[in-house]
Amino acid sequence: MDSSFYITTPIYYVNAKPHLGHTYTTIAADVARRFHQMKGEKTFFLTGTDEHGDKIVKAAEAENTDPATYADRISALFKNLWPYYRISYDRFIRTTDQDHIAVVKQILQKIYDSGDIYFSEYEGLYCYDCERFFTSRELVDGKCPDHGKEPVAIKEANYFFRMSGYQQWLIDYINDHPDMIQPERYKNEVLGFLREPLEDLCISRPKSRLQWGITLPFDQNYVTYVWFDALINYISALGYPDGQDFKTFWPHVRHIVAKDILKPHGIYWPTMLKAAGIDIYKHLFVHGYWNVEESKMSKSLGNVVDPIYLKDTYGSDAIRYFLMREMTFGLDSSFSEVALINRINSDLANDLGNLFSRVLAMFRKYFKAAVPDWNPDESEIFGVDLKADAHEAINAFSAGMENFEFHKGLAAVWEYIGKMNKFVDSAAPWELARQESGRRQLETVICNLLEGLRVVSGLIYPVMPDTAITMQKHLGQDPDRPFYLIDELYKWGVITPGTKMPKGISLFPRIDPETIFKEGAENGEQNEESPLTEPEIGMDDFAGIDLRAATVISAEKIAKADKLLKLEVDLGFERRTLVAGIAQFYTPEELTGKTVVVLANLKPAKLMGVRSQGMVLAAVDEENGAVAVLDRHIPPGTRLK
RNA sequence: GGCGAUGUAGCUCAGUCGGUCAGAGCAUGCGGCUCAUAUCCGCAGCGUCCGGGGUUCGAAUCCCUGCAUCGCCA
Repeated sequence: MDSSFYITTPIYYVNAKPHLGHTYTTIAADVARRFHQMKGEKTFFLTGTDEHGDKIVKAAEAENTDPATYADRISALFKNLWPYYRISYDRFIRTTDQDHIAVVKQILQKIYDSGDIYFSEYEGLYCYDCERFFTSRELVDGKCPDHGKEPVAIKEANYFFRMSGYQQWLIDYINDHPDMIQPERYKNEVLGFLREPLEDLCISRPKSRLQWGITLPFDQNYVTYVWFDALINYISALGYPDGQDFKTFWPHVRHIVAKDILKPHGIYWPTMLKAAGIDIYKHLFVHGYWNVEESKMSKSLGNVVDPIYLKDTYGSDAIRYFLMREMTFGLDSSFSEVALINRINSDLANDLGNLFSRVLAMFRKYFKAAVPDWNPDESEIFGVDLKADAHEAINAFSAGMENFEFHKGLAAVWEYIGKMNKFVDSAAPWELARQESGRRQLETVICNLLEGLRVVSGLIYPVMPDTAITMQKHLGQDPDRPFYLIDELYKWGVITPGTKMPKGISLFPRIDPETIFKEGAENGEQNEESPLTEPEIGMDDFAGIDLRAATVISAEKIAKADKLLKLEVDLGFERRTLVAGIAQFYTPEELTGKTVVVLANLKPAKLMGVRSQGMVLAAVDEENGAVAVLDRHIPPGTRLK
């Protein structure tokens, strides 16, 4: 019996902001993890960012910063996004983490010592502008396609991992473990790759070309390159080789990846593990792409694949549901806002939301909101047995979730929801309520429905944790209990007689597409880019912003304005009067004498009758405020760059 | 160019071993209920299962071929 479950997402490369694809992968991992928690297993969920390589160096240069600062910024975009979607990982690993770096060096040394890493010189066509080698096929008229220059034949020596030596071993291993790579189509694709001779993998870059990486332990003049560094995160995160987490979780690992990185995970990674003498991972689950339909609407809206926009517009649970329900794991799916709205309205609002609403409304109406004394053994009435149907749903749900067939798992839950809606119709509680003789039947019908809703709330938990908890609260259950174990869901009659329930609510209001698209069109301009940061600008844009050091000579409150201070500042070449909205956070005395940062070329404006010639920079939100102060003496008027 | 995947109702897709498989959901039309978020329930359609050929008593399901779309590799 597996009592542990280890799930990983790829570590995302920090050359781009998070988009729908990253969000899908990470939600799928979170859903799987929550499901396994419901089975009572110990779980570990790993995600993170991949931060080395020349692309990052270039991206940092473009921003006029260093790779570490750049990587920090983009990595934070990922890390800060996941809480919006209720994704709760155990570790967010970065390839720049010290413990990761140590493990990478350890593995490199181990494989080097065993003789599977060798040094070799080769000659290739190199473009100095691109800083990379080209194969002759890639060239256009013998020239680099990007720069139009003829590349130069140079010799370079690098370290190679003897992957070719593991080709037959890997073929045999995959054939012996047919469920290692799933769905099967991707196993076949890997075996397809392996029909061609496997080449050795170049795993280094000379420091003359790239410094932003992990130095090879056996040669200080080289850093390791791409996959060798990245893949090892799956074990370094667990404290390989001696960490308890490694012992507990590695034997039960499941990797989730999108199909674009099948080759590294299906070929490089198992051969690396084999060469390092580590057990091969248990499962690799490969999913497809979301093809985004760029309708007129979505174009005017900006980027519909922006996870923040989607969450703000539709809510985390609705997006999680849509992504899990709509995609057959392994195949490509198309994403459109129209399809999303259709799913939300039909499945969530009409089927689930309305069922919840109608059952709770009847419950309050007929029983004054206290559960009557009923017999849970009477789960069958009018030819319908909601308990037996629930068991069927739980079984089908579990089977689907276990195999990463999330859409099937959810379909089973919705089949059950459909049965309950039908049951309400056929049992017609409103008829039973009209006659005193129908009282007992009415109790049985409603209480069985309440139990059914409780089961549904438990089953949707992995996909829609917020809604699950809301439902449970409204069913009078302990709001602090994180989730139901699968075993508990099989029980019937958990809601005890006398339980009070608060007023029902609309779990998912219907969405009128007209409203969304109209608002979207109006706000289109503002929504073009992710709210996480403003759109990128170049140095030219920044050059137009004249920031200066300025010494505060005096400050005073502006009468009748709670938030405003009037400041006299010395800009070196002149004195100015400024108005700053920081009166809740600073007294005039506190500011006097400080050297602050002023936007000097801001168009003057009148605030509360005072003409403000510039703006003091401060970080301000609803509750906190802090003025940007220069941390050592600098003459007023000095420009900030 | 090589390898592979896909092509089933208006839309999105299920269809394990070839034999009630021609299906589901959504959308559409009609009818019913009134507890409910104009929701729910019932009924009704609609399809040369990409084209062509073959194997078979019988193929959406196997084989060949053509077309289209999409990947991967080169």
